[in-house]
Amino acid sequence: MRSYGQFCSLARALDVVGDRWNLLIVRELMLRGPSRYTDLMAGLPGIATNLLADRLRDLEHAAVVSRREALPPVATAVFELTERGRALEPVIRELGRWGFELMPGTDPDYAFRSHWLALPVSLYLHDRESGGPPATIEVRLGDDPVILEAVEDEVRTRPRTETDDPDLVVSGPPLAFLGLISRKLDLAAARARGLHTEGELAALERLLPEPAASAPAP
Amino acid sequence: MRSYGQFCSLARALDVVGDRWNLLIVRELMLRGPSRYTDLMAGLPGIATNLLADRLRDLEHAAVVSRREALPPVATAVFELTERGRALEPVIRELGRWGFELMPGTDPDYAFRSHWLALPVSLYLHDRESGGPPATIEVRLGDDPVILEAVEDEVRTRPRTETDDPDLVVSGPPLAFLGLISRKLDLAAARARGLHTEGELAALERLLPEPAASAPAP
DNA sequence: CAGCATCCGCTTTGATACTG
DNA sequence: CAGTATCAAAGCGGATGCTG
Repeated sequence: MRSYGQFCSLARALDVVGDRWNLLIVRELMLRGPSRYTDLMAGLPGIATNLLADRLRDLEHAAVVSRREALPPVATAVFELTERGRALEPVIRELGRWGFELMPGTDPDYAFRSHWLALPVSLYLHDRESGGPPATIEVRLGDDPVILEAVEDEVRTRPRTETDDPDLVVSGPPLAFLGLISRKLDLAAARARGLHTEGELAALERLLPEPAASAPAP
Repeated sequence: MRSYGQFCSLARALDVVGDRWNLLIVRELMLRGPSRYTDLMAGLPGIATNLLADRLRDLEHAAVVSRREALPPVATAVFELTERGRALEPVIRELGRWGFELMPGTDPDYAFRSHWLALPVSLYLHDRESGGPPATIEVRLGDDPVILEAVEDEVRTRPRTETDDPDLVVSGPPLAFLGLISRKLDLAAARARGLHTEGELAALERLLPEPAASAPAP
């Protein structure tokens, strides 16, 4: 990216990560940890392969990303965030929070990847019964199932493993589930949008934000 | 901007403000309040006039900016942030904080505007004697002088007025002053970089961050 | 003069094809 | 798997022109 040439820390930040795709690449590395080139491609639907290569080079030069040649058995390069890259987490979170209002209310068939759930889940869900027995929820919204689990009040996502025996399985379109966790839809409305649940609903309800105080009509 | 077409709130945010210049336009409106087209041009050195017009239209359509035709006497359009636009403040702050590390340590003659000071000042300065009598500092770093003043622990900037009688006047290159407030330079080093002061130095010292505990060589 | 719109050359992006 | 090469289309930056 051309530098803005402004002596302002915001402009400097944008000189480095303001380029198209850059913050989405950081999102991928933040949510998935060290990743191979092909994993990044899979998590960035729409990017051209030459752009991903270019951006990774740029970010490496800016010390946001580091490239590590993996051990001989695998013999492949792995990309990961540097300390400077991890320091972008508050930026990603605030942008993600701001962008939530802009999520499509209807479904203009945007691409979706399950691991993207980690951002809204950590923004909007927390365990309201963090004392109780741990709860796990399997979420199936498109590609790979993920597990939601509460870890000391916060809620995290992780890939499903073979030994998981979740308290609840939720499936359906991403729109319905995201509407639910952002409280734009209640459970009935989410079901009307195609959400399906099987198991202990309480496991989900203890993670959802408090329902808004019902606003009486003016 | 082309949409990323991803069902992710970060990607949606970048669909709207990820375009080149957009966040800098928001910075201008945030720091200066409602502004005319020409004021924006002055605060955005390097932007092409057609791009500013385009971006203002885009941001207006996205309900980030609103355009208001001023009263007949002035007969000019005024742009300001909407509620949604003001909600970008945490994003701007976090990006500005992250970008501070990337500020040039030497001076590759970047453009500078005094009102940009408001961001680092609110990020890094606070009044450590907020009980005491108010202090004002005039800062002259290039174009227009600005006044720093402590308002209930926080430090703000505002334009200098005729009636101001500051306790201290600081002048010099932006680099020296920014180095000082971010504690990358101490006062002596800032002076070596060309900083000049006239008046009560205590007024400045009570606003600066605590000096770092001196790190002994390993 | 404020507030753009138009035109033009250059750079960046995106889609596809190809390589070690 | 992990990219590079190629090329058309879109976007950007600079200059200039137009309109109240």
